[in-house]
Amino acid sequence: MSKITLKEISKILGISTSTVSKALKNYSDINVDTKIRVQELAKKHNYTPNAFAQSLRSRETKIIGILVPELVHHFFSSIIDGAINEAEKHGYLVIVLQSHESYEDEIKQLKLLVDKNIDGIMLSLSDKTVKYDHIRTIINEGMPVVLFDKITHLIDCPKVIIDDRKAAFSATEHLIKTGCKKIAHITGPLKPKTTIDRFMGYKIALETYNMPFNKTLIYTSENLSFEDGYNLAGQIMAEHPDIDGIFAFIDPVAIGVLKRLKEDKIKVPKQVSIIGFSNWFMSRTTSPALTTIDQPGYQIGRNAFQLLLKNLNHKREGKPFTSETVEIPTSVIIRQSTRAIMAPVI
Amino acid sequence: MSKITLKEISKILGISTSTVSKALKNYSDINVDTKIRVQELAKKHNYTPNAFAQSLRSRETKIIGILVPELVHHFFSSIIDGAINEAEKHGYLVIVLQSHESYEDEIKQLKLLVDKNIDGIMLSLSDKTVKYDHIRTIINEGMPVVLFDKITHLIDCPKVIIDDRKAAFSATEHLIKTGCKKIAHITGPLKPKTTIDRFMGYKIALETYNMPFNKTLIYTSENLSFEDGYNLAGQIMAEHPDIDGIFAFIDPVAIGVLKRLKEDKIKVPKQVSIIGFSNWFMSRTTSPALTTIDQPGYQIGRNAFQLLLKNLNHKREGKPFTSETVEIPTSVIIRQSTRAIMAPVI
DNA sequence: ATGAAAGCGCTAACAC
DNA sequence: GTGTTAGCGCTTTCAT
Repeated sequence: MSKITLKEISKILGISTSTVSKALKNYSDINVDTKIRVQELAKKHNYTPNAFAQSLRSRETKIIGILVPELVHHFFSSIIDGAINEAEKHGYLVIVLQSHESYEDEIKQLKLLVDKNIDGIMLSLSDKTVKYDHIRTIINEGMPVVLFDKITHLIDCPKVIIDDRKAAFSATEHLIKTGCKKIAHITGPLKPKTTIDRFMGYKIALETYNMPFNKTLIYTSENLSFEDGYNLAGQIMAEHPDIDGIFAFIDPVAIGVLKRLKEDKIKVPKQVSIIGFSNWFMSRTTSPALTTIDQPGYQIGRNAFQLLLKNLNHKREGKPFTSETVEIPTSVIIRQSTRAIMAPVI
Repeated sequence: MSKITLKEISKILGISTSTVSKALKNYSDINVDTKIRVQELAKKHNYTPNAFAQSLRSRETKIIGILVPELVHHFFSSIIDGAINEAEKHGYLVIVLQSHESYEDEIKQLKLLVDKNIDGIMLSLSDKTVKYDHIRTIINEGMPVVLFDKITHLIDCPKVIIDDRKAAFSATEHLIKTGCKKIAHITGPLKPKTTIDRFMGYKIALETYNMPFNKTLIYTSENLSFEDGYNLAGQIMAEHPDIDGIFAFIDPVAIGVLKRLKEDKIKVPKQVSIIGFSNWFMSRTTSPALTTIDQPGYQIGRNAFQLLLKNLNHKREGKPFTSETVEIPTSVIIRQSTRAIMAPVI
């Protein structure tokens, strides 16, 4: 019981395929009776148009691709969630691909998508990517592309970002406002823009509040892992026993820190406050629950698709692509790993 | 600079499209010189075949769909990770869709996939799904389908599962072997097979070790959330202060329990041992780290794709579908929320 | 060794 | 109102 085609319907009804096609689309120049007969028969046989044939003509697949560094990651899977749901509302399906933080894979995966003639691409750059010609080429060939989260301003296209610098500023500011005097920062791998932005946010916050910046208070986590946080916490407290605040690049690192401090009987937040970044699911399950920065992944995905859709439509209408940048606001999620904000002295 | 077509190449070279097509595919009956000329020109112009046209002829998209209840979930995103990577190896792309645990959505999403003429479907049932005709219909119409994790034996197709009963047995057994005498079980929503299987595993383990089964030790978490675990832990300890072991349906619930017991100054594992299920990322970050059951999501995804591929090939060759069931072994991940196994008394 | 032609299913311009 | 026809790009059979 394979699918019925337009041709078969037309044969059964003794009319032409074009009439059937038009009848199904409710064209105004088709006799109402004919329309009804066609539509009823189509329904009866569960007619659905052949997507290949439609695509071959329309040059559209109603499929888009999304390429992220890693799928198994709360932040990215939230983004994909948002993108898929928004896409579905507009009749688009989403192919998901991963670059595994590899430049070569990024190129390879993009090629797969382009070759499949999908309608557009949502992309978060791998940390290794420092050249962008592979992406520019795709855009120049007419493929709508939207960058999100891991972006570069060196590509001219729509972008959805959070302001890492601003967010890191807020995180550091929160530590300062809750009374921390000596704050360490655990940063990430050198290259990516996010690393630099978060570091800058930390630094600027210190400056803004007239606190000394001390290079030895910067620690680097290469893997951004729970284990890294655990180990670095030991090192930090050994080298700077008077630390009273730690701003970690990302939640798992912060949670590693938390665990180590607890094991070393260092009170959190009484002696040392900890703030993370990303609001991973688990951050609210720790004891004490982790204060962190919320990066609304779902919204990023949603917005990124909306920008893509705009250009999908522009392309259809022959208009040039837009290249606006949307910033999604972050917020400090205050939990128990930092102290209460002190009432200002009046 | 849009894409070059076979026809254009043939025109440039003054030969026919069929020759070009064959030359590109290295057919043996094409003159070597011609082949070289064609292949070089194709390379020069970056020729890639039009996927629609190919699909229209071959009836294949080289795209499969995967439908899961929720994407933002460590277990399911691991499965998808495995599926995507395995699919890519074999030249397939993967469309990801979610049913959000809704029967209606499951039907709707499956229809989207079928209408797109994708080659096959990997499916994990929603908890609400209790009728299976929508899936049987799809299979009967010739679509290769593989079920994984949330499955039913009432559908005849390949399946990849873990044995929840066996796993739950091991979990309970581990508690027993580490000296627990009165073990509570936090179960999940009533209907799904996994709930029943894990409950049965718990019950059978008690029987096997000659421990009394007590109905009042069964607690239900409707949302399987961290908060549920937190609240139920309070209730459990109030109603049964002499409990010394808790087997929770899933890690977040177990972690909620952990947090509550800690707040109530109940020592884990000294007074109460806790074992979770699923080995979520965060379970190794708690203090004490959570003992749990590892469900290897990546492998499930991989295996499910492999089974699908088998039937994709069977379909192409006109052979009937297979319907084997593959069981992926689970294991107890021993951490600090349960006591050390006691040496047997000799 | 090469090419002509048909056809996959659908759409739309154009004719009647 | 309805039908004819051409064509989207590719593959494959069958002639030559």
